[in-house]
Amino acid sequence: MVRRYDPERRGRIIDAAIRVVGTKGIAGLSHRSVAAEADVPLGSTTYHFASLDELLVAALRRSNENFSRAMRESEALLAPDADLAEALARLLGEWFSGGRGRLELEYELYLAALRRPVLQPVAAEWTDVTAELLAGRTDPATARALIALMDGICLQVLLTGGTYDAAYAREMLARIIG
Amino acid sequence: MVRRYDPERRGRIIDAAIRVVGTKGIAGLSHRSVAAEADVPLGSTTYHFASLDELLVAALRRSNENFSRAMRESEALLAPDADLAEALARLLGEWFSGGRGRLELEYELYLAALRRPVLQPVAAEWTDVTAELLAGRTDPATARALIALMDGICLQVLLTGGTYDAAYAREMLARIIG
DNA sequence: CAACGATACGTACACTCGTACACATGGGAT
DNA sequence: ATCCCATGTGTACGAGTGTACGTATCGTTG
Repeated sequence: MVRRYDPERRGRIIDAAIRVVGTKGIAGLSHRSVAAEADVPLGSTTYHFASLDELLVAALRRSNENFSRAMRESEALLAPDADLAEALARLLGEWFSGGRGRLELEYELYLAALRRPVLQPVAAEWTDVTAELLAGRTDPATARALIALMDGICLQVLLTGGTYDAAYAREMLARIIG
Repeated sequence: MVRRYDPERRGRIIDAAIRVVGTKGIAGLSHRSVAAEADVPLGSTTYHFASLDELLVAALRRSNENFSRAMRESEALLAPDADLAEALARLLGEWFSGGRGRLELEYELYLAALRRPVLQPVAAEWTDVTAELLAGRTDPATARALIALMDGICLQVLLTGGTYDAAYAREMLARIIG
């Protein structure tokens, strides 16, 4: 362990935590497993993050940033003349085809807020940011309902081990849009 | 520990597991915590349930039974002349007013299927049963979308610490029904 | 250049956990 | 009535965990 004075230490620990959650789930997250994944000594993780909750907050925040960046870059959404329901259904398809593991990881972090109040502001921020992305295309209430339906569809697929049906999603999203 | 030959031992362990998840979350579920809650020795829980996953399967199954019984007994749903969107929105309201803790517990067990493949058949069974309850009122695809939207709305409230808006839910459910 | 504080490192402790196992008990089959 | 085996009970062990703390190292500030 000769790597002293690493200015990006904290960030690398967060990345390692995300990888650990991706492979072993939140249940497998510990100071030691993160330290091993980040290749830093145990004391380093406990120094930067006093509790695992702090580490989870940082991980969810970073995960949200990655996610919303990917969403913003999705050109389908930006085309103002495209069918919104069609675009959102295609976006969901991209999430699923982009490796189910990544989607599971992001949802696991997001859903962790259910039992961890410190994560709830971060989760709320996520829905707000996403709703804002849709703001130009619909009213706020419809935007929130679209997000809720997308969440529900994703979860139904992920929780039951089913497959994603883009045409079905498109149809139901269109009904919300009206 | 004189209580020998308890024919309902297994069932009481499942109930204890549900109570433990309710108070301490799945993270707090262990053979020992369940044994203490059920007032049985450690060896008894490991005898009836070789792994915690087995115990979780039993707990989710029982939780589903309780839930679907409550749903079936909801008279609002059974009235064939009532507005379906209105009835479902009111049902959601009942879930929230019935103590947020119970709703959290049921969702935590349900969402645990995300990372535990053994729970996925049970989760799938749950959505199937619920969809069947709605079968008399709409087509299967619409029923599944209604469930997805209800899940999404519930989660948005639970994950962000927000409050449930019945009118909003009613409006969006009605759009799905068309 | 000196000193201080932030960061890094290694280790030890007390605790909880899953698991295994030996022994006890009594219901039900024969 | 007897025997078998499912069920119940208690204990021990090794592995993993959060936490605490003493020491080491450099960047920065004065």
